[in-house]
Amino acid sequence: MANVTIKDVARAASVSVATVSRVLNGHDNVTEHVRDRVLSVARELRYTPHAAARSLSSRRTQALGVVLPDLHGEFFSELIRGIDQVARRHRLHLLLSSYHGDVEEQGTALQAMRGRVDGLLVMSPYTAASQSLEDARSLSQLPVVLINSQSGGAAGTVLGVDNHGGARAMVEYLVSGGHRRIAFIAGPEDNFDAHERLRGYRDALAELLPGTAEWILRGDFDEASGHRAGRELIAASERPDAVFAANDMMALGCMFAFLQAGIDVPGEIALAGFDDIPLAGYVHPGLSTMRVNIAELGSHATELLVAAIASKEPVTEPRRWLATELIVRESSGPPERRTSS
Amino acid sequence: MANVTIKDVARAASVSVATVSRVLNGHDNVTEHVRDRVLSVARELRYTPHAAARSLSSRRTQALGVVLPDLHGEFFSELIRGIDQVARRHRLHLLLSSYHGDVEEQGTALQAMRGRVDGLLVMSPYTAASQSLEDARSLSQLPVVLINSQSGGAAGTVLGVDNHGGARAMVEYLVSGGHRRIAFIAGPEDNFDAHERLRGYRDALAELLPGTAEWILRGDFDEASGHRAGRELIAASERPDAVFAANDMMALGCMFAFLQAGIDVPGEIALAGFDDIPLAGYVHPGLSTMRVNIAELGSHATELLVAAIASKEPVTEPRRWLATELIVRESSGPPERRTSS
DNA sequence: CTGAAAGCGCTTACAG
DNA sequence: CTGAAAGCGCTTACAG
Repeated sequence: MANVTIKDVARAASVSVATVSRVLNGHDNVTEHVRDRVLSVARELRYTPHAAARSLSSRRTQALGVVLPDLHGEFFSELIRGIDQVARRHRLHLLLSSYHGDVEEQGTALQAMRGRVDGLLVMSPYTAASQSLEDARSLSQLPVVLINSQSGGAAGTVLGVDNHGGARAMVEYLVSGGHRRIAFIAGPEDNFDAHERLRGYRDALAELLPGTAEWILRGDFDEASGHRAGRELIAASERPDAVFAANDMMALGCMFAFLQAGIDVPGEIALAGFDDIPLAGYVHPGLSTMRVNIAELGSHATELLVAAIASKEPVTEPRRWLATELIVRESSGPPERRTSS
Repeated sequence: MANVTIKDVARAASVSVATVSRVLNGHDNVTEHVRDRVLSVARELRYTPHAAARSLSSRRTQALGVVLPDLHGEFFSELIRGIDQVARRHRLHLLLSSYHGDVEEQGTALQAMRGRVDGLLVMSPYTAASQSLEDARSLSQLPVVLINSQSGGAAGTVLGVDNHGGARAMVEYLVSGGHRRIAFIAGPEDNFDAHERLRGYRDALAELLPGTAEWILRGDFDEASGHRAGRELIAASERPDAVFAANDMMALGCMFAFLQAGIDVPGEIALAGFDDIPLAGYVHPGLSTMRVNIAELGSHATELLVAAIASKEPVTEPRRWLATELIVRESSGPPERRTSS
């Protein structure tokens, strides 16, 4: 039983393939009578159009390409959920590709998207990957929206989280709570988000506590590095009165180090993170953090892309930042109200 | 600047399109000299093959369709990660589609896959969806591997977690710990996993504690329903000495209800879940549970599918179950060793 | 309103 | 080893 094609339907309905095509695509220049016949024959034959053939002649795939550095973890899960939400609303498929931090592979993935998708959503947080991205973009000839990436040049919209503003706001909050010796656990050096958060910490410190030395510890966004940083701080001759980690996982690692050492959080040292992962609300004490609405990031980016595809214009949207939200829990001191950055 | 096609490359390299095609597909019946010229011209022109055209004539898409009920949460994140892992090893793309619990949409999604993918990975935990699945499968004419689904008939491989065996093993473990009044918080009624876990609880109870009445509370897999069940149990005239929830989220909800009521876990009531989500290890007391290796489920399913596509035979693999693993933490009583189900 | 035909960009026997 | 040509299954001007 071979696959049934549009020809089979045409033959069975005694019309041309052009007519079948028109009916199936909902064109209105078809007689009611003929339309019904075609539709019922198509159903009877269990006909399903062949997407590749359709794409080839219509030059539309009804799909979006999503190229991410990784798929593991809640961040990507949320991002994909946001993307999926608007994609399905527009009846667009999602072609997913993760390049696992390999810049070469990112280029390959982008190229392989030609003829498969109508536009590209690309996240490239590695500061080094921007060139490859630029190449690939010109290669693919497709509308592109960049997510949380260093602007790779002129073309394409870039959408990201306001990491800089969020980090600044967190430092402001800690300072307003009376903290003065605020240590920062940084993220990976080649990561754009990490970079921006560090910059926010520095700028806020310079502005609010001029003359105070920066206090920066290395980290790489995972819990273990936060734990290490915490132990370093415990061993330091002078301890900070607050620790701000560039993300929640490191903040939690640091928190566990403190708790193991019998240090009271927030009594002796206040603690804050960034992201607001679910765990942040479950641990004890609850972790204060800057909430990033990842799903919204994904859905916004997708909206922009869909618009770009529809307009057929090269995307010239300005860079846009999504606000973060301060979430105050016990780890940073006495409870206060939420505010927005 | 229009997109460059294989014709442009052929012209620029002074060869036929057939030869360009051969070079690009790595066929060996091409002179070294010609090969090099074509390759360098292709690179120079930044040529990228058009996937739809290639798919149409080669009848291969190099892509796998993944149809899931939802994308939200860690389960799907892990599943996709496992799938992606083997897909990338075989250089296969992933077309993702979630039908959000809508059986109609599931059918539509499956149909839309024709001409886009070489095979289908489908998860359909809704017991009612099996008919639609069967329809769609015959429609799509593609190799299918079902994940955690009720066997929809003869065709297609079914791969799933051994929910029944895992639940049995958990009850056995609780009984061996001296517990006799074991309440069970069930999952959604139309969910296949939930169904199997409940069956495991029942079978184990009937076997190990004959004559003991089943003690089943309703739940729907989320934390709130676990919390509700916990409050019900607190209010009961007689309390259980152990509670086994059909998943971790409900177990955690139940745990919070107990802790709020000042009930000692596991002192007064032991508690166990199913899944081993990361939270299970972070809460205090740590939650005993049955670990399900979701990523492995995804990668196994994908291996089977890839094999099915390669063999071109209708898949007739028997139903397969992935073992679960008992993880003992504080919530179930004194620490013991891990064992496998 | 309907059909014949060209064309989308490839791959693959078939000759040579 | 290489090329001309048919064909994959659709869509879309172009006529009528």
